[in-house]
Amino acid sequence: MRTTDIAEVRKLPLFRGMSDDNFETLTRGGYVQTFPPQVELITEGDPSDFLHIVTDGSVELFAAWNGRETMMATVRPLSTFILAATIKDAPYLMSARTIEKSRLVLLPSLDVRDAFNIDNNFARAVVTELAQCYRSVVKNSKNIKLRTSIERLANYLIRQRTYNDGAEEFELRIEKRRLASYLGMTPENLSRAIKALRPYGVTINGSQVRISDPQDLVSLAKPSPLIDDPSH
Amino acid sequence: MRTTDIAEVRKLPLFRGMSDDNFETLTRGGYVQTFPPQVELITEGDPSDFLHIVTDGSVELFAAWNGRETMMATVRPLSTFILAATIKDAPYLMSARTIEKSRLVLLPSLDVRDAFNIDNNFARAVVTELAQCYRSVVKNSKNIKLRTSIERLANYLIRQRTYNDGAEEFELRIEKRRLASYLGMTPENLSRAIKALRPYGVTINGSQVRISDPQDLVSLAKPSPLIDDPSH
DNA sequence: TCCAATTATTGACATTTATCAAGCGAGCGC
DNA sequence: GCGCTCGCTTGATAAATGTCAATAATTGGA
Repeated sequence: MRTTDIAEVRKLPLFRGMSDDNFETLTRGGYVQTFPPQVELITEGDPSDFLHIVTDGSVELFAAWNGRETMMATVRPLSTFILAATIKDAPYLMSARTIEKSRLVLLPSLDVRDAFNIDNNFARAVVTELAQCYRSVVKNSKNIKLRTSIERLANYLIRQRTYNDGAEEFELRIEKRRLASYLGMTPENLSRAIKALRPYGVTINGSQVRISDPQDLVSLAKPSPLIDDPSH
Repeated sequence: MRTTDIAEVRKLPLFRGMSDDNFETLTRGGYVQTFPPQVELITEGDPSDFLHIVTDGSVELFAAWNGRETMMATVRPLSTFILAATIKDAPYLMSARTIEKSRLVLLPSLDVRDAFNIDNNFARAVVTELAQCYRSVVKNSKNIKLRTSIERLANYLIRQRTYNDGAEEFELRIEKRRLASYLGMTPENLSRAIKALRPYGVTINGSQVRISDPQDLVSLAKPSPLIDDPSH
């Protein structure tokens, strides 16, 4: 690992509180790699060999069963994924593949578990991170069980709008077929859902989203911090 | 708190590794209470004042949005719930209510966070518990996104059968309307799903479940450890 | 620049799931 | 025991969502 990579990883809340020594030991065994798009990085069911950190590009987490596949989350820099499997030394529950050309830091799970056992600050940071992950999956579950597909789309768009500082127009930073899978619907259905939101001031042209009347959309979407607020 | 209650709580993996002193301090501020059925213990959105531990009876976690409600999980003795909210000092994402008459130990969240900051073994135990919770919600999410309602029911029954040591006949330990909500369907649909499983050797009479040909049911359900195995 | 491949959209239709309404039946208090 | 409530079931119907097929739009090389 180069010093610039190490410095970047060090910035993460997960590693910020670690002692220099322990961080040194942890990153010594790690390495950095750049992957082309559409590379399957990990496969669900496999033993968790590495903790992954995305430093560039983007990665999707997905799961499959009986020939079906669904997207569970997108991971963008600077974040880790599959921390729970690493810590528990349990098999991955999700697969991961690069969406675009991506750079990843890989830290051997063994070293991560060692660091976890030695460094109390790190152990506490792991708790914070896991609690965050847990709550985000719970919110996702609520989203899917309590809302129709149109409501999920409406709320997704409002969240993206917030993410873009409330701009009237912004980029959809995800392919539509992926968005459909993430929202738990088919691409065909997403197309129709987008049309159904037109009366609420939503226009999507390619990847350009335009929300002309946010109030109107909000009245349909009824966003709730307990589902839609990522930090809450 | 009585000594018998304290001893029981101490058995939990979460508290087993704590020092006696820290455990003493933590439980000093706690108390035990018995609640009648159908009492709402916590409400989503409220600040997390207590870590809850079920020592008797059963509690359901549920979430509501826009007049709809869905059951997220059942908590049975001996388990804690809303650990993530307590540790993060964040509002509850789910509500909880007693299903039957239940006894609960309540530990002030403040004291739990103190213990977490002081006791390294406890902090590590919290990680294990949270990682477990996280993985179980991920499995749940996969279950809902990848399977139809009939497949979810079939797998639920197979899991219950395993839980009952593979007995041909066993008790459904949950009301059907709750099961329906847990599985993400309406009670009407659950009734029909049960009927649809008859050709696969499933008979449900009241709360008595009978699976005459497990192999047949398995071939439909296609259970996977990455979704259905609670310990995996 | 154009071609090939992928993705997105649309329409017709099938399936799944929900809703509404009615009736059944076990459990409970009087 | 009687009647009441509540949960469960069933049927009819509606709404939501998925599938299939065809076409349009987009993208990324050659």
